[in-house]
Amino acid sequence: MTGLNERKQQILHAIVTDYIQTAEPVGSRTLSRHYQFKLSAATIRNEMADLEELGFLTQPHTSAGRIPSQQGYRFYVDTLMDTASLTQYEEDYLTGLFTKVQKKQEIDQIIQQTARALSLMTSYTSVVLGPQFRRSAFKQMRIIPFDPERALVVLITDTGYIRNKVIKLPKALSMDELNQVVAYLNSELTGKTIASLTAARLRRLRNDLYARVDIFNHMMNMLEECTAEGESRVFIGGTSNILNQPEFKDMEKIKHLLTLFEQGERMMFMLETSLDGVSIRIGTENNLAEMNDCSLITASYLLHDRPVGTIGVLGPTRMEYARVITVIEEIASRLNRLIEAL
Amino acid sequence: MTGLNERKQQILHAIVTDYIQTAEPVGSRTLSRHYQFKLSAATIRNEMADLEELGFLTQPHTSAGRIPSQQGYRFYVDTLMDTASLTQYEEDYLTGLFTKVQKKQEIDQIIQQTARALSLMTSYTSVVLGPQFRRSAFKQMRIIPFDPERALVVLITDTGYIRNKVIKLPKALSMDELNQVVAYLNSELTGKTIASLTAARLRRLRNDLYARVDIFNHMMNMLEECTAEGESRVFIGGTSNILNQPEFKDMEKIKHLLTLFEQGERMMFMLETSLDGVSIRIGTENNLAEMNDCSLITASYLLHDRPVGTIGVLGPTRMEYARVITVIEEIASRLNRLIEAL
DNA sequence: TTTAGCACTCTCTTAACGTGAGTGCTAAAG
DNA sequence: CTTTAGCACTCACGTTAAGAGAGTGCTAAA
Repeated sequence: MTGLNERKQQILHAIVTDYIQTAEPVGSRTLSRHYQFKLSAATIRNEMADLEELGFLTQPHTSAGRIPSQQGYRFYVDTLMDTASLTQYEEDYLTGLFTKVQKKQEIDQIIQQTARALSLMTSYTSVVLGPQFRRSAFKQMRIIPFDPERALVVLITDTGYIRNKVIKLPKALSMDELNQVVAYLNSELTGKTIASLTAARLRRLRNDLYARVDIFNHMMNMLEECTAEGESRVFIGGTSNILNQPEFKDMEKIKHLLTLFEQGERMMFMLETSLDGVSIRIGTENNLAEMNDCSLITASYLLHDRPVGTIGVLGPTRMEYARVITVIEEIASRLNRLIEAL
Repeated sequence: MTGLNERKQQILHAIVTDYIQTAEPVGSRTLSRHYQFKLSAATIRNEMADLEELGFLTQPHTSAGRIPSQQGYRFYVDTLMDTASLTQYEEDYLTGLFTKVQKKQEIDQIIQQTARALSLMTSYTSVVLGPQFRRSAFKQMRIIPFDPERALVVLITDTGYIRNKVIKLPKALSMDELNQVVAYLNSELTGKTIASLTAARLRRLRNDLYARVDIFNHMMNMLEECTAEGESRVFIGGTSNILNQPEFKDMEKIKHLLTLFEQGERMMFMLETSLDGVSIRIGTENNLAEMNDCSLITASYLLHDRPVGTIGVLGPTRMEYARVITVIEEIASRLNRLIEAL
């Protein structure tokens, strides 16, 4: 039913790319002059009227040019858009960045640098979701007493994510017993993802360790805390970039967006639902009122073929889709390689 | 020389408080009506002219009311301001928050929650500097091998700050040797602050461990990384609050501020230079062009009488100084108690 | 089916004009 | 000498009006 003939598609393509560049409604004149259709403005006008009726274009007001509608953008990214490529300089920049970042093996820093690079290269706002603890697999647990009453529990996941928690030690617990508990937990949990720590399994563990229930409780608290959604590991970069977009000259919109950025849980939700590969969500497809004028392009990064986190770019619906997609694909793949090597 | 007579001080006080509330230039009429001076508008006008000449007031334009100058605010906070106090509700809110936050002993989370509370209670933007690694004292170091080639080095400071780093293990190193190295480092370093790890002392350590120079290098790298300024542990909350201030209706200013917020190093610099107690820096006193219209109120929080971090509130120069100061003092003292108990 | 022409629409910019709040000055009153 | 009343003056702000410009839809000719 979206049977747009060749010419309509060309015109739509021209309108979208022109509007993405200029942020101005594009009229028939500009179109017939700047793009080499062998058509007059009048003909294009007719086609544009058709495209509007079909829902691909909108008119801000009666006597202005047309701008793409959400549906228009959707059609553009689905079938019209041609792929962009990085300049040599950009490639080099990324190689430099990633070799530098590789040295400081802290996963948080890597993620944060990635966010920075994303916003720097795209001039939009970047949104990055760190490795999700829940999707990571348990690798090892260690306990380090550091004074008579307390000990540090260290949890290492296969995503290079390390989590500590200080716990109070019950008095009547010898070092040996403690180590036994830890050893047991290690043997039981290694390789399991955090998400798979269902209540049932936790109960079973609790049973096995009934003799040491007190210490176990402390450890479990830590695990449960990690399992809980709470952990909002969202990094945002280039916030100020949104202010450069003419569509955000309106204070209110900006305020809404900034407020959204501060709500870790909602950001998580927004990023989490994205599937593998590159996902493009335009305007209302984001299911968030604040994002109705925004598009979000995301890619998840993997560890052992398991998606553990997401990187994304957030801009106005009038976004340089082609360019952003190649940037994000490139960065995601580099990030994948880097994480896999950790 | 700032010999402002009683009446001038009263008038200045009235102008500052009024302007803080309304954000509108305040004229002689409003003053004589709303505040019970037994003076006519004309008299007040004369005094205002004097105050302007003395540098405490400014006129946005010839025929508008007066607004406090930077010097005016300074005089206000130094000698005029009366102290505010928290409502019962606010007290309760804080008690609730801090008992809740105490449970999750992760220092980062505590800090972040503190920032949130600050911005929530003041309606300004909060800026919090986490415990500075450099100012912390070494408590214990542990090493945890977690696969044949790699180990995790854990560093615990007395500020409750825990830092991990994965290092590669040299092949020819037995577990025993490793533990010896760690034991030696522990005995040498416990109690010392990170900042005191001078190059000389590091060299001496290196000497003592000459036989195990390879592993030592790895550990030292970690330490040096921590010593380096790099660690930008700045948390910002309530960014969107600045948009509510009428003085920031100008896009450019906001952009500058947001950009500043993203520059961790500069934020650190801004917060770090503050001394003990509550510090108030008004406008250009911040030594940052972006902050010329802003005031920053900070307090440092202590551990064992040593200042290790800073909490602050950032708003327009037209800030509710009295209120913010009491809020920040209250929160800082609670934070102190909490950290001391860690 | 395409194109040229034309009247029409609507926004945006600029200028002009009151309006109102507030000032500074002067002269009278305390 | 200080305070007050009166008055002319200034300047931002909001409203209105006019004009320019870009673009459209429609009609009629190619």
